[in-house]
Amino acid sequence: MARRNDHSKDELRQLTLKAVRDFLAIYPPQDMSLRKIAKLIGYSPATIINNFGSYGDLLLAVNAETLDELHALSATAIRDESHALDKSQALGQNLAQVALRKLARVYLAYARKYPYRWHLAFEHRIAGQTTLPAWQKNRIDRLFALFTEQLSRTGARKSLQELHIASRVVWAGVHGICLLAAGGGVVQENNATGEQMLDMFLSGFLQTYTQTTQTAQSIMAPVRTSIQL
Amino acid sequence: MARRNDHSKDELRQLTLKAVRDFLAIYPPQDMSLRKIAKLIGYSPATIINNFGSYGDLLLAVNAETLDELHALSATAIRDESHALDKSQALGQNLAQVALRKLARVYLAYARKYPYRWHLAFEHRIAGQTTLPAWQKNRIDRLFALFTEQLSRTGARKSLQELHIASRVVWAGVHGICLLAAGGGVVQENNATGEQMLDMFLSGFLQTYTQTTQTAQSIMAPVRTSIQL
DNA sequence: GTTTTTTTTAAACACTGTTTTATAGCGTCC
DNA sequence: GGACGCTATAAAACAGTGTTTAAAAAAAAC
Repeated sequence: MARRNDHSKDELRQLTLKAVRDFLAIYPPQDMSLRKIAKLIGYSPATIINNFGSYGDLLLAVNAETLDELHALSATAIRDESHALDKSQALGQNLAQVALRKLARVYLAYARKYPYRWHLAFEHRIAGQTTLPAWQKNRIDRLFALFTEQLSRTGARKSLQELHIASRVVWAGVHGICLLAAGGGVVQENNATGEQMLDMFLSGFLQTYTQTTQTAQSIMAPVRTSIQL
Repeated sequence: MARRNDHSKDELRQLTLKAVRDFLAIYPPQDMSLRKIAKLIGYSPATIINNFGSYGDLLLAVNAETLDELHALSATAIRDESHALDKSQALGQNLAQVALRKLARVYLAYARKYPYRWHLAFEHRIAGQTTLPAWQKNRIDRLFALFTEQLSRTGARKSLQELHIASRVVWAGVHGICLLAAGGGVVQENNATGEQMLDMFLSGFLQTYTQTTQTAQSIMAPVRTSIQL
């Protein structure tokens, strides 16, 4: 009931985050609770709340770590393809496609290795918090940017708007496939591996994307009115 | 504290399910609780548990309704394309592609109109229940089957395995795009509409899918070893 | 050495889903 | 019609949750 000075404020933050990470390495998020984490680190629940603001904010901090880690792994994985000087245009285009495939593989590998933390980062909604803070949105945008960057290097002549849309489409496809492949959720696929699905998706999409020009694309896929249910 | 005979067992089930539906039309799942629903229908929490087994089972029943509704809307939307006699092969292929686009639109429209129920159906995991019951898995499979059926009618010469994978890829892409477009979750897209993303995704994927033969596809996208993080 | 500030927690609070226990009403049998 | 059993219902108890409040102890400041 008094100050202990066992750990500094920052040490305690790291201690708490590590406890959450360790917990989510074994048990799903729904089994986790503020009180269990508190017991794990040997502090009271109120101490954690004092340091993070709320239980929801703690989860948000964990998600920030997750997104940072995923981004770092992605950036490292495509460093070679990204930093290579494009000696020829054809080579650069190939490197970009290789990079996109690597990005997808890192995504899948991460979702498989840390399924609970991965799920939490992309599913969790802070109770009562309608919009997530800017620093979290920036982390998501940074992930999208990796896709945008490589798509712009494929050599496909597209408008900025089409490039933007394409990066979202690729991310959404990769994410949806990881949901199926990493399992744990409601939908789960057993007869097709994540690698097979990613390959078919990227091969199919990129082939058309790099072949069709801006105009042809627009003709091919005119914007239709939305469906009324 | 005694029997009231206001409603039959089945009437009470329907009453409860409607209360949940109405609640989720306004408030997100995390704001819902067994006790609130009980108060809404004028019964005690224990009565609901007696009828459904647990709160988790009630959510599962709601999700079953959601999946049924989504399936029915999908099947209706593509009835014309599905039941039309393929007078020419080219026409049949076109109809299949139109059907796939309609399927995607229905998905998007549903996710937009009933975001909370849609989220719950695809995100919810019953606490302590590692695998969901067979009758729920069947409903998911039935949704996949709609995609498989139309893909098989595109005229593309593919093995059964490739057809299976392709249906998962298309579903995953549509689902991921709906996650982005319907918003509410962690990731959210504002600068691109769901229709634009769906069009680009389906146009891109289907063009390659219907052009490349089985063998060419296999050469194009060899199975690679998975990435170790 | 006294005062102030900071850190920590115990206890209280308002919730949650679930189990137990009691009871009021219904149908059935005599 | 009255006694019985069965069934539906709910109140209360229980163990858990995140959060707030209030108090106390240790460190820091003077």
